[in-house]
Amino acid sequence: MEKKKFYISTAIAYTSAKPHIGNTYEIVLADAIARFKRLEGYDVYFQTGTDEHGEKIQLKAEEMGKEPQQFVDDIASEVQKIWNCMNTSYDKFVRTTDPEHVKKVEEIFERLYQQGDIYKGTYEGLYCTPCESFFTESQLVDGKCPDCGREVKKASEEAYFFRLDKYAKKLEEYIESHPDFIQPESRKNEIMNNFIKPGLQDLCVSRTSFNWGVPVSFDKKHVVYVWIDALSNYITFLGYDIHGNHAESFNKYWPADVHLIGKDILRFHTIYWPIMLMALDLPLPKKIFGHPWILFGNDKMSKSKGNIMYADDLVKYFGVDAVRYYLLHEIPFSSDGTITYDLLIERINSDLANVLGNLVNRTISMINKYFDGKLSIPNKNTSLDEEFKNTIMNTKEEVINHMNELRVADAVEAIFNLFRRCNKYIDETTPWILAKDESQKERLNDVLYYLLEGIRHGAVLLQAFLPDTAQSIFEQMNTNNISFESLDSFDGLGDSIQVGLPHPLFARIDKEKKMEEIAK
RNA sequence: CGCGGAGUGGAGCAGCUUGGUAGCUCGUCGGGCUCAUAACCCGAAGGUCGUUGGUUCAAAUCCAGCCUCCGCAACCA
Repeated sequence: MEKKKFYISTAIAYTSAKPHIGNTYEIVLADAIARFKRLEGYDVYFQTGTDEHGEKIQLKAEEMGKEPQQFVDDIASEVQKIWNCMNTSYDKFVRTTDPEHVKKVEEIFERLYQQGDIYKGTYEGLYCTPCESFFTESQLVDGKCPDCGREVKKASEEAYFFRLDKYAKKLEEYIESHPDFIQPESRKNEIMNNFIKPGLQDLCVSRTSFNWGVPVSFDKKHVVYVWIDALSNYITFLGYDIHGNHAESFNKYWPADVHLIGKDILRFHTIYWPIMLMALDLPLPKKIFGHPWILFGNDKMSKSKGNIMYADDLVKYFGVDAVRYYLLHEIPFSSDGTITYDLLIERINSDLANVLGNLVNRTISMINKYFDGKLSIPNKNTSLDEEFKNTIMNTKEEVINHMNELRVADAVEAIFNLFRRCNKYIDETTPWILAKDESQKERLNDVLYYLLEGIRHGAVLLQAFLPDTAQSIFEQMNTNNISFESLDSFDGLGDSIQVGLPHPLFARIDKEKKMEEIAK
């Protein structure tokens, strides 16, 4: 049977600076979803990358005395380094300066122009002459240029525009008839009420004030402004062809199942992108999920506040799975989350070291101590075992349900509740007492077997979220029965088990010492 | 009157759609246990669910007003 496909993308990161932990959140979230879908048996395509054109990049490169291409090469490799250090399993890393992409963007632009969706007009806005930039009313600070603080004046510039009103009605109907299209729902209301219902203004899609971008092929003093360039990455790199000779991968994976994006760019993905696709006569993505942001304490992370956390630093101090755990478990579904060192260390100690790490450690230790690491399949069970088993077996369903709604934090919580249940089972069955009574040997074997199997179930599910940790658990258990299907039964360890030696999954962290280390 | 979201024990959140003993994790306190990473298990304290009024036999949950915080308000990604 052919596998069902699943295409998930992150937004492409803008290469003006190294991404911080907030930016990194998105790729980790997408990674957990992608890994989970693979575990479920989907044929997953997971795309991420960088958005490398635009005025800001041109200026930054000039400032540093670099060629723009050199500048974006450097940042793009830094982005990849960070994505990799988070152990993310993307299938393709795309860059908008890729010549193939550039060519396709040119073609798309031409096509839209030819069919009358794009027309030449005049962009009018508030212009700051020294900064050579346009600003909107809302961007101004005290009515003045936000960069230099000088007066702005009305000015106009020749530009190409995308006709949106032609598709507005269709878009509105689409959103109304597909309640899951925009998630979370509050965002949908925001988009509908603020933009679509009041009527869409045509979108400016070219610029003449800078040249670091995709040129408009029939009017060389213009470059394609960000939207058409950046958004189309979702199809160009899949092998979209303007003449309809799409690559196989395009036919297979498009439309995307989930575009995972920050809530700040929701507008572009729920209005401009669908309309572009309509104009190209392509199906729309199934879901746009605008995830929340991570705040440092109560503040937005920003350079000027000096409160930026970077993923690679955090990984260095705490380990990759600890950071993944925090991002995946602590950030709410639809409201902004918080990160501080205090909170991070608390979670590591209480959830990862105490609940999970210690559980695995004590279990493996007992099996070694009482049976030299060997167990065999139980042939009796008590009502307590039955109840324990049911709780464990239900977890899979619970996790699937949460993941289908992209409730990643709830899915992780369900897995940890399973581990908590395992700890409780140990107290209920008191193996150390059974061990003192030779006649209870069989019961002791059974208890430890069920316990180990409970942990295995948790670890199988955990693979999507903390892949290294799950792997390490499997190694200590010495099993390679780690498939999703293996969760359908409760004797997945086989008849003769020989576990390995215990070693701690997560060390408890001494907060003071760790903070000193970080302060250095 | 621009649009929308939020306000729940010390902290972070769930519950509100489909009214009916206020739940989870962390923290605190007490107890148990000793297989284990001073970890684990049990129990307790702690909340008039922002505020005022309304509907109802009954409201955190529905309705209205008010207060506070936050997001969006169109071309900065």
